[in-house]
Amino acid sequence: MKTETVANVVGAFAQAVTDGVQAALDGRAGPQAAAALVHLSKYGGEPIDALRKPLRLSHPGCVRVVDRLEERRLVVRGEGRDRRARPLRLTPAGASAAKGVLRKREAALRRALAALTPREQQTLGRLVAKALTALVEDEAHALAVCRMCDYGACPDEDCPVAKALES
Amino acid sequence: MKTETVANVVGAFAQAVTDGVQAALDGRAGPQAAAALVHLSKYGGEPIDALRKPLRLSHPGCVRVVDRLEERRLVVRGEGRDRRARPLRLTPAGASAAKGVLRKREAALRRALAALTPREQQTLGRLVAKALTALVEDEAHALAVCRMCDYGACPDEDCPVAKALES
DNA sequence: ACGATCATATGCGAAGCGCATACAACGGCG
DNA sequence: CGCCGTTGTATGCGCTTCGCATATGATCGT
Repeated sequence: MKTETVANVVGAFAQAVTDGVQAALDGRAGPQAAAALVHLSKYGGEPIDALRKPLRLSHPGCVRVVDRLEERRLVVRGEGRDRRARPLRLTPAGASAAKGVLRKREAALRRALAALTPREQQTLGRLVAKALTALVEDEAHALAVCRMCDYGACPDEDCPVAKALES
Repeated sequence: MKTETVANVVGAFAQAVTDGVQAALDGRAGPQAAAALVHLSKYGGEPIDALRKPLRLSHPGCVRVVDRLEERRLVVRGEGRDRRARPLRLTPAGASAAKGVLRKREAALRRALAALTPREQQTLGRLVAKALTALVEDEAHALAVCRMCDYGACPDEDCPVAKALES
């Protein structure tokens, strides 16, 4: 296979995987809302502005995302010492929704890899991890790339994105 | 690496790749417009409704995408024997724009794989092709997955998506 | 010729986003 | 203490993109 063919096939696979994950997250929640829930399930208590990096959104955009999540009772704007900042926390329903997103995502990813033998999956994981470590540029990029990641499934010592930030 | 870790890392990589490709397509053209250009560069002369499958859009959505492309002089609604159907064709500027999209996409994909040795890239290509062949469900899905593909870089005998449709 | 069907087009409203701006709380400093 | 720049958040406004419902025009079978 020529190099450009490999690149093209990897591009198509990446499309298929992200499309599949998005399609698995049924209806009501847009991609940003789902990513915000997952992010907050890992980094709860952060102010709204912290969502700008993972979601790659303007500040007003983040405010509106949180508005919609709060309206659906998935997120609450809390109170902190600094009364400007509103630490964001998931409600029980929000935590449950975040878990649902992660569960559906993992199911879609498993479907995508189902045709590979366990040994092939290991090889794929090793190669993809190597490529990903080299690809991540800085902390903001890392948060964006991992905005849908399940930290529970990805221990720090295996996380190729965490490795990229050590340098 | 545990199976779920592999799945998670593949998901993050797919995000990083698709994000990187989209970011490489500078500003003015949304993802749908870019995909429509690429699709038409391979399947020119098709009616508007044929865009529904690759773009996963309603018919009115397709009409509006074509409206915008025609306004930018990248596409023309042609005339055929059947005067209901308007075979879509790229203008020279449109063909050039499609080539630009493919060029930028390939550059982004190469960056994503740059850290892998040629041998590793071959292995990755083989594994990804196998997973992709098993993942594609039908023709509509194939067109959607390949909506940004460069057919010139992906000969039929290597295309894992074409293989999926032979069954 | 006429009605069903097919390909395309439009009216309308909703969602999501960014820019510019407004508002409220904090902190330093005279 | 009061002032002012900074910081975190919120809002007004308009733009783009989308789907649903519906409309228009061409074609085909009878």
